[in-house]
Amino acid sequence: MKLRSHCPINFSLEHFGDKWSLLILRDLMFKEKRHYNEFLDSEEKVSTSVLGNRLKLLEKLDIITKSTDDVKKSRIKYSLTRKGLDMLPILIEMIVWGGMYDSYTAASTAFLSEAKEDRAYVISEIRKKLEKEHLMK
Amino acid sequence: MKLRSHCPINFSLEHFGDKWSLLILRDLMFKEKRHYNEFLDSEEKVSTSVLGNRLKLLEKLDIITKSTDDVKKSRIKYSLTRKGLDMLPILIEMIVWGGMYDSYTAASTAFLSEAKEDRAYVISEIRKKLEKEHLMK
DNA sequence: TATTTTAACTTGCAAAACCGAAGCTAAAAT
DNA sequence: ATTTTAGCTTCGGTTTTGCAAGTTAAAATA
Repeated sequence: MKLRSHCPINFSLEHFGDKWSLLILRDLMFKEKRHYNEFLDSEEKVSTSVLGNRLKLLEKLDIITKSTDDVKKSRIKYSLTRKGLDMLPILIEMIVWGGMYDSYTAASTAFLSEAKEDRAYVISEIRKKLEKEHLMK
Repeated sequence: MKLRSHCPINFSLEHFGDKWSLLILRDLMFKEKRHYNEFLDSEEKVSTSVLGNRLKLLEKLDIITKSTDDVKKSRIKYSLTRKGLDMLPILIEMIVWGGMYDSYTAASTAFLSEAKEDRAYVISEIRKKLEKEHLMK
């Protein structure tokens, strides 16, 4: 992977600076989705070809990993890596901004005000949960 | 503008979910750039057609505004709106993430550790400065 | 005064990305 | 033995992107 520059913002953008990648991350972080078909039927209707492509990319960038499902061994489970999990604050800020400027936002006002007033706590709680579900065993 | 969904993350992505828009915002926030030609010679080499297009888009979305330059009245000066300024925390988190995972990052370790340890202060200081330069008069 | 340069775009076209439908493979359920 | 589920890949058409070149109008220079 060749970078256009080593500006940290550009570095981030070259990792997930497209619409679909971040929506997959959102599904992993906030919607408990872990499987291909679950990502497929998101509200935003990603096409299966784009989804396959992005999953592969995110895996290559070490933001997510694949493993076999705990119950059905023929099923593939996607997990966040630590690198992926560390993106949580970015997503939280995007929720806050989007929630603030979209008058029809789907975000609950309860979540939005807690994220604003007690940001560190909200992040650490979500993070704790995600670490348990994605990084353990 | 028709949204794919009212998920706050998707809302944010549909506003600036492409590489170039965020690089323009970065230039406005952290590189003191205010004019077309300054954006043009960024390290990442945006093409003039893309730049023109993005500036127009960001203006339509009320993230930036155009005005005549203070000294030369034939020159156009770009400013952040409050809505654009409110994106600062997102950019900061992207700097932190990019700075953490790029071993050749251009971000100074001083800035990175201050942003991590004293985030609220760093943001409010930058914000204060940007408000003065972009929102006043 | 004539010519060049600066500034901010616009246009045209090729390349890349996207999207929907169809196909493919292996395991699981019926 | 057949159908369904899961996770993809491939195909072709449409849309979006991005580089190069051209445009316009004001300002600086000769």
